[in-house]
Amino acid sequence: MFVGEMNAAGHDWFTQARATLSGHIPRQGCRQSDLLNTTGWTKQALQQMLDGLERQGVLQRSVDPQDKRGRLVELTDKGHSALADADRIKGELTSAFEQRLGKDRLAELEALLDAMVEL
Amino acid sequence: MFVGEMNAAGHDWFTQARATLSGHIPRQGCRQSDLLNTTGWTKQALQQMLDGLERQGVLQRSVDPQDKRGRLVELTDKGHSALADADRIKGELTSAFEQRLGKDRLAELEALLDAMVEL
DNA sequence: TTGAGTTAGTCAATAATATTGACTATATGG
DNA sequence: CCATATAGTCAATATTATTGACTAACTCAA
Repeated sequence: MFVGEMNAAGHDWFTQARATLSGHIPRQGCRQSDLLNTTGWTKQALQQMLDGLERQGVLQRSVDPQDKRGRLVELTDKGHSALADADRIKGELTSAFEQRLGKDRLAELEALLDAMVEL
Repeated sequence: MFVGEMNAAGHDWFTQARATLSGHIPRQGCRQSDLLNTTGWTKQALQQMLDGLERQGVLQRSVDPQDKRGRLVELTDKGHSALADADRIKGELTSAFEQRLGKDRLAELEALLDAMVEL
C-alpha cells in the first residue's frame, strides 16, 4: 500500500524493509551502529540493506572522523526527496483511513495495536 | 511470535510465508491452482514455496487424475501434525491476548482490522 | 606502552522469498 | 483437427536474512 504509492511516485527502489530502515535514518545522518540498535537487525543484514541503498544512490557512507572504525550514513538528495514523498504519502493514507474509520476509531485502533505490541 | 512457538515446538521449517501458505491448504488437500487463487501469489512463487515444503516432507504433490495438467497438493503425516500444533498454538496465543486486552477489546481490535482490510 | 579485550564493520556462503520471461503438456471448444 | 486457454515447470535474477570467520580501530589497565 504505502510501498505501492512510493513506487508509483517514481521511487522504484522502495520496498517494505527499506521503508523500515529509512524510518530510522535521521535527516542529519547517523552512525551505522546506531541503525543496528534502532532496527534490531543483525549487522550483516543491516550492511546488505545499506549496500543496496547505496547502490541505488539513496544514501552514502563515509568513515567517521571521530572513530575510524565507524561509518557515517547520510541521505543523498535522492534519499531526502524520497523521504519527503514518504511523509506526504503517509499523511494522505492517514487522512484516508480517518475518513473511512473516523478519527475516534482510528485512534482506538492505534491504542489497541500499541497495547498488543507491549506483549 | 507464532512462528517462534512453532519452531520451539520442533517445526524448524516453519516460517511466516509458510504459515500463510499452510493456512490455505485444506486438510483433504487441493489443486495447486487453488492455492494460486487463495494466496494471490505468482505461480512461480507458489511453486517455489511448495518445492520447499515438499523437500521438508510437509506435503507431497501428485498428478491430478481428473486433469493431468494439474497437481494435487496433500499434507503428509508430518504436515498434519504440524498444523495440529499450529491450531493449538493459535488458541494459546488468542487466550493470552484475551487475558491481556480483555475479550471485548480483542473483538474490537479484530473488527477494526477487518474494517481496514476492506480498504 | 604494550598487550588483552571490546567494538565497528566487512566478506563469504547459504537459504527463503519474490519477480519476469520462456517454455511444455494437457484440455477445451469450434 | 486446430487454435487457444489453462496448469505447471525451468532458469535467471534480486531482496531479505542468517551464521561464521575475519580485520581494523579503540580502550583500559598493567
